[in-house]
Amino acid sequence: MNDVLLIEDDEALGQQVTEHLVKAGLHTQWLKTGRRLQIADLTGVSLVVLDLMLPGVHGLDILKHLRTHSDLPVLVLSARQDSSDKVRALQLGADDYMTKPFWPKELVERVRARLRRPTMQTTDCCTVGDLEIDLERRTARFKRCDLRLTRAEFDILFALARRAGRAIERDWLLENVLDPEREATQRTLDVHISRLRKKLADRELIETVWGIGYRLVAK
Amino acid sequence: MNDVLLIEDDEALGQQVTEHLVKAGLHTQWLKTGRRLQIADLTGVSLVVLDLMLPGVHGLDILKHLRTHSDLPVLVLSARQDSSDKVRALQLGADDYMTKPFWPKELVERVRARLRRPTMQTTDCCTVGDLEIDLERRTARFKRCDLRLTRAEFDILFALARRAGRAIERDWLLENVLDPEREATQRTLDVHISRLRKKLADRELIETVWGIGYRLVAK
DNA sequence: TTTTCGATTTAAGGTTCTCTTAAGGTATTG
DNA sequence: CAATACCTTAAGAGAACCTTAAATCGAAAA
Repeated sequence: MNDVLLIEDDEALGQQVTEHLVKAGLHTQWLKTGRRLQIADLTGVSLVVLDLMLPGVHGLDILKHLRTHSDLPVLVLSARQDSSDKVRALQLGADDYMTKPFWPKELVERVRARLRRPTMQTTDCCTVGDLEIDLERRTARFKRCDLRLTRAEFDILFALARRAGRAIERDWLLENVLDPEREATQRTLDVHISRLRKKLADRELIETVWGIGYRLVAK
Repeated sequence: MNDVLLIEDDEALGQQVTEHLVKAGLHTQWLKTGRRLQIADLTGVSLVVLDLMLPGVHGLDILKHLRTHSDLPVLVLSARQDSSDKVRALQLGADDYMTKPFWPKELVERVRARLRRPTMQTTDCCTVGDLEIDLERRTARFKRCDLRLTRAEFDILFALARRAGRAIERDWLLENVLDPEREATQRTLDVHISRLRKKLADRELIETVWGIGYRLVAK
């Protein structure tokens, strides 16, 4: 019970993730390839962490296989480049999604969060005051009004909302929410925030924390 | 027990850091290269301070090695330029990260903090009498009233509150709380304290300890 | 492939807020 | 009291941030 099955072909990453999960008190099985995954292997498993690996289709096949033969929650890892992968993974019923590189601690946190909630609860959404965000559908509403957000805008808003009330550092957003490869500048973030505020039609919701970053006010 | 292992190739820096650590009462071993690091060397060590050195991968390899063979807390030092190093270091499981140049005192303080707490658990909130500070939210309240503090003001108040009742040296505040790059003067600190007192609407809360510094009274 | 369109980033100029300095004042000590 | 340490205020410099528009990039359509 409460076992985690990790499907990861990268030796180093697998080791690392396993260690963190174990340290967090989670029994962990590590499968270095999902190709021969038997459904029998899933006995006792409560959650699957699946690396999509290469842009190839292997990972997605495994996901499909898992979905058709079980309703275990699946957390998908993937390289950042392919946002299409993300979309497809979510379509196929992945419960959560993380892009590499990521902080193992965050992975653990998400795994835990997923295990905590009574299984088969697929919507990862987040409601703060008048703001409702659904990660899976990638939709956001504010004051009962649908927002049309771009990818970056959505991700930023979600990051702020998930930790509503807390000040989120600019650098953290730049490194984790915006594409780290591109090394976007502070100005880029300014612009996204600016547009978010405009679309929200509310200058107060996202507060500037001078010298630190931003905070989504939680009422 | 409570030994610190320092892995640092720079002669001068190593000397300096060692001195500070020893002066702080911490047994310290200094390894000038991590290349031949044996896991046996880690007996008795409670924390590792690791310099990533050049942009090369050596440091990260050592970190990986440490991570796979132990779960000692690792504090990583690195040159400021590479934010990518930071990401990778944290990915590999570093517990803390400092960029050069840094104040040895701060290093010592962080080492201590890390040694003190058995697990990775940061104390983010701090309540002293009528004063409530939340580091994560970066909010402060006094007598149930929100305070609008600037960054420096907040950091100073938090530093005082965290060690409420004890006298905190002016120099310590200057070196550790205010931006070390700027090398602010005593007058600057005066002004911050002055404004804090005004915003608190309480001249008593922050006491002046003549010739030493300040103390936040704990009732 | 080329075109098109929307998303994202860059650039530039403007705005707001913070930090520091300076200067004159007050408290404390010997 | 003289000397030192500290307080307060105001103002300028500079940092951090915002906004708009234009350029660039990338994915899908033609």
